Amino acid sequence: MQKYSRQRESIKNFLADRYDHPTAETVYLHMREQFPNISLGTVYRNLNLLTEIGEIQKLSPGIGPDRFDGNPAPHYHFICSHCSSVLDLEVSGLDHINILAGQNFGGSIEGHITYFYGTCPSCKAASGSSS
Amino acid sequence: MQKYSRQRESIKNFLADRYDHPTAETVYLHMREQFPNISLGTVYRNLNLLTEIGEIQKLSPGIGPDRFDGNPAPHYHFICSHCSSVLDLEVSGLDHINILAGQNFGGSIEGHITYFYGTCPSCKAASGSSS
DNA sequence: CTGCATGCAAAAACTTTGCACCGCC
DNA sequence: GGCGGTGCAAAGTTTTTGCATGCAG
Repeated sequence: MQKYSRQRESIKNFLADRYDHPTAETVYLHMREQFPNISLGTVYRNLNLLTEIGEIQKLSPGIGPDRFDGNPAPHYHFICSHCSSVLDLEVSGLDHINILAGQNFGGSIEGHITYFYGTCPSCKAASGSSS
Repeated sequence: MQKYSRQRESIKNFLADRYDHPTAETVYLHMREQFPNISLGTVYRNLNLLTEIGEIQKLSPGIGPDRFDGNPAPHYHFICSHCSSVLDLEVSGLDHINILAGQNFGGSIEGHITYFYGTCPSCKAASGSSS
């Protein structure tokens, strides 16, 4: 089985405290403050491990590197087309879309991943700042 | 503006004829039959260009390399958890989820990308082949 | 001819992995 | 002390890019 490691614990806690879905690189940079000798490889190994055991989530926004979410509970994400920031989105009542999608499909649909995109609150405010 | 190129035309036609959402590597391999000296760089450049002008779509399944869809019309995709194949999925009545998602959101939602996942028809048949 | 497109190759960006050593249990 | 974890570095994978040449308009 798996053993305790201060590095893994710290990575998990770091992610739990952030809501900006950092990349592996960002996690690495912050971990180095606490573990000056930690390696990127260790960060990746732990991020993958934590993802596999369901303690964090890996996001693949399609643009740029993968990001990580310390909140393992199912929820949605928003990607800003302007600044590429990734925000959490609570959307309820979307479970039925699996059924909808399976309507004319021979296989079985077990889930879905959705990324909403558009203009985030900050960029919206910035663009509308006239006068 | 942009100039005609046989390579680009061929890539576009190749994608229009396939429904398996090939990767850049696959496109490259097939293009080489017609253009033995074509380079991967040219394939990538044209795939990106065609994506930008909206003649094809780029898919980022999260697992493995990007894939390309010769059908520029909005539709959904299914990714098999077993064989990783990517299938088209026609799902209607999902436009409202943008509104649903924007309910408690300060920014503006302009669209969404959804990947359904589960077991594809082939893998389902294969796993259920008892008797 | 002018400038976008190509081929080639180098390099960038991101992620994984082999190996020897370290530390949890 | 055995086995998983780590650091380090090399390598793997995927994609982009610089540059000289080629071809469409």
